[in-house]
Amino acid sequence: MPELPEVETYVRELEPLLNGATVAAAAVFWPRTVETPDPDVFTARIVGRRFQTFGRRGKYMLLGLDDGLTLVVHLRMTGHLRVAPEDAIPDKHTHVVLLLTDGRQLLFRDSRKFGRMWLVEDPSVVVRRLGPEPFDAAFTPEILTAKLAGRSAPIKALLLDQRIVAGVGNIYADESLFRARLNPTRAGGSLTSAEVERLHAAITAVLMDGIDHAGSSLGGSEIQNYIRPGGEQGGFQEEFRVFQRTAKPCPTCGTPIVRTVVAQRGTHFCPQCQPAGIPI
DNA sequence: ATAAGGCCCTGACCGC
DNA sequence: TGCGGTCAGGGCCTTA
Repeated sequence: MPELPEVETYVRELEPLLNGATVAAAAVFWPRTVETPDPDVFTARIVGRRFQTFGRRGKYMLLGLDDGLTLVVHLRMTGHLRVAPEDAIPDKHTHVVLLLTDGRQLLFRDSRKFGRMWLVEDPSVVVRRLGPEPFDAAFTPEILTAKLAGRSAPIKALLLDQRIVAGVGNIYADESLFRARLNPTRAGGSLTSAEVERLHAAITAVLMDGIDHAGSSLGGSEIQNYIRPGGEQGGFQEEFRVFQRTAKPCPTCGTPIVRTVVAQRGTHFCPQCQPAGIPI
């Protein structure tokens, strides 16, 4: 599940691999993967372009090309970008191939086909709905308080809403709420200012930890897992305190971690450290 | 305006 | 071993 730390790792590791590389040929095997423009226009426009800048906004990768166009990539659930050698044979999960002039290939693989690409002049059009970047000075406890004010939806659901803060997904939402000692079902607007401050600090700390460990790989098969551009896994799954630790002891108090469903999403928390309702 | 539910997809997993 | 059914879930869209 690529979230902000995984996407940040992708961007950092793609830069040394792709900076200056030129696209020699392009092929789109699953048309829906390319949101815009039409696949034939996409391939025509990207051939001959050189990768020049490497950025990120929320969970979107922003790969800038030498003519000012930006290749925007969202991996969604199971998407991967892989820099593969010349002789690599694309499998059935490979939906876009960019052949580079040095013979290497940039492969977009995605077993569930949820991932998307855009080739656009102005990437802000793609990411215009996103809330503040978690590490930006504009993301303050006060801003978070304002965005949660009056909201009755569970705080877990609001953390997954990219308009509140960009880049948090299911893993880092659960880990943030645990570190902030907040029950996932608490109404967003019910958080006290002290609780919002804890949550704000927890979000930034968890995301930084995730980046420091090169993201989270969840195990399971290679095609469903988060795999870095060179093929390595991340390491943050070793640091999970609640996510996918159902019935295992809470690292703080030893109480078995509980899994529930909040906002149609699997949700993990410690019932002792993250009690329902507003603690006295 | 917000909240909730459906949709896209298919590998993994479960029960028989 | 094989088969059908269910689950997972980010972002967007529709509905209330």
